Amino acid sequence: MGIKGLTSLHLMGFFYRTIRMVENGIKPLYVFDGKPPELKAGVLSKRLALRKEAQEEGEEAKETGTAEDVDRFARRTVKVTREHNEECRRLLGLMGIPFVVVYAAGSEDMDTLTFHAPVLLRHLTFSEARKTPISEINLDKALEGLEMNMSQFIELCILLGCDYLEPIKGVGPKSALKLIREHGNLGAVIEHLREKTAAKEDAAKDEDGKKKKGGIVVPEEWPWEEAKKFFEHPDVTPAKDVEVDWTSPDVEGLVQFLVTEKGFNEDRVRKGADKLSKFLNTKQQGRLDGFFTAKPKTEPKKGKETEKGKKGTKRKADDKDKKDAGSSKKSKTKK
DNA sequence: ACTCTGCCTCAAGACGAG
DNA sequence: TTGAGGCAGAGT
DNA sequence: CTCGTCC
Repeated sequence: MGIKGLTSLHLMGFFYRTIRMVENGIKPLYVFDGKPPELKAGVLSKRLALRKEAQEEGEEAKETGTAEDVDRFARRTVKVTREHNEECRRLLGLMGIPFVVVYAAGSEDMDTLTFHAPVLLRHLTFSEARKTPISEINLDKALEGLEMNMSQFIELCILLGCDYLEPIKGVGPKSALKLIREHGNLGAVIEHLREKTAAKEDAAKDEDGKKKKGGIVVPEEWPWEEAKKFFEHPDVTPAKDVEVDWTSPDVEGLVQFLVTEKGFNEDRVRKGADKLSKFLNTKQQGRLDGFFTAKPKTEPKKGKETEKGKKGTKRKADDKDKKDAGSSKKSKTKK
């Protein structure tokens, strides 16, 4: 009716999702991408995977970060306007949830490990729904499994292709690992590759066009050392300069905003606020259990592993050959 | 033996009643 | 729509 | 689990 249509989907998303996380012992820290407004919002959902932070049980309990941008594509083309962002921030403020605005929150996957995140949780986004168990990648174990030190690991990741440098074509997981192992460090690897390339060029000159694109070519401009420094000395704003405290929610403020202004159901809002204050004040003993579906519906092949300290999943170097006759049921139906 | 590219599939909200 | 993972087939 | 509401 008079209610302003279905606005505030974004607020609902933030509100309920945040409560849900808090209930499960996760203290979210929202990271807003301080990018031009145009950047499609949908992309941001990907950032969900960004929440790789260290969510140990009670241990490091304090540090938990979550990058997230809610919006969903509800009713198609839901643009995240500046207003939406501002409202979200306002909401978070009232909820007592900290947030920061950054420029380029980099990566996902491996990169986070190179930034020394002790633990990386992958597939958080869709693991619940699908069979994929949430994988927990432990940095120490990964290093152990790869038998390399942090420096080498970082270099390996750079070789594999990070977000800051062009990947070197022709070098995949296998070669990268092999190269690093053989040469010990990226510098030597690059040198090696360049020599090879140079040799080829000479050959090409003499022979006048043989196999011009022989092998792996390292771009002329490939400042991997800088990239490495960046990984080792991440960025600009030291964690200490960022204030991240989870305070009690401003209940009346929330009511005013969500109920009065946005037409939310007051009971729900208050109920949610209760949960927030309750869990934020309590020593959160919660853990990820319960936040995720811990039971595989049809019991696939492996046990689940929502637990921690399980396996140190190695990165790419572990390929399994899976034959499994082609289940080619591809239908070429296009729309 | 590896790597790359293209194609297909999946999911993107939460909660509660029945 | 978008992005990500999985797979198959081609290319080096 | 499916479905309808929330706003």
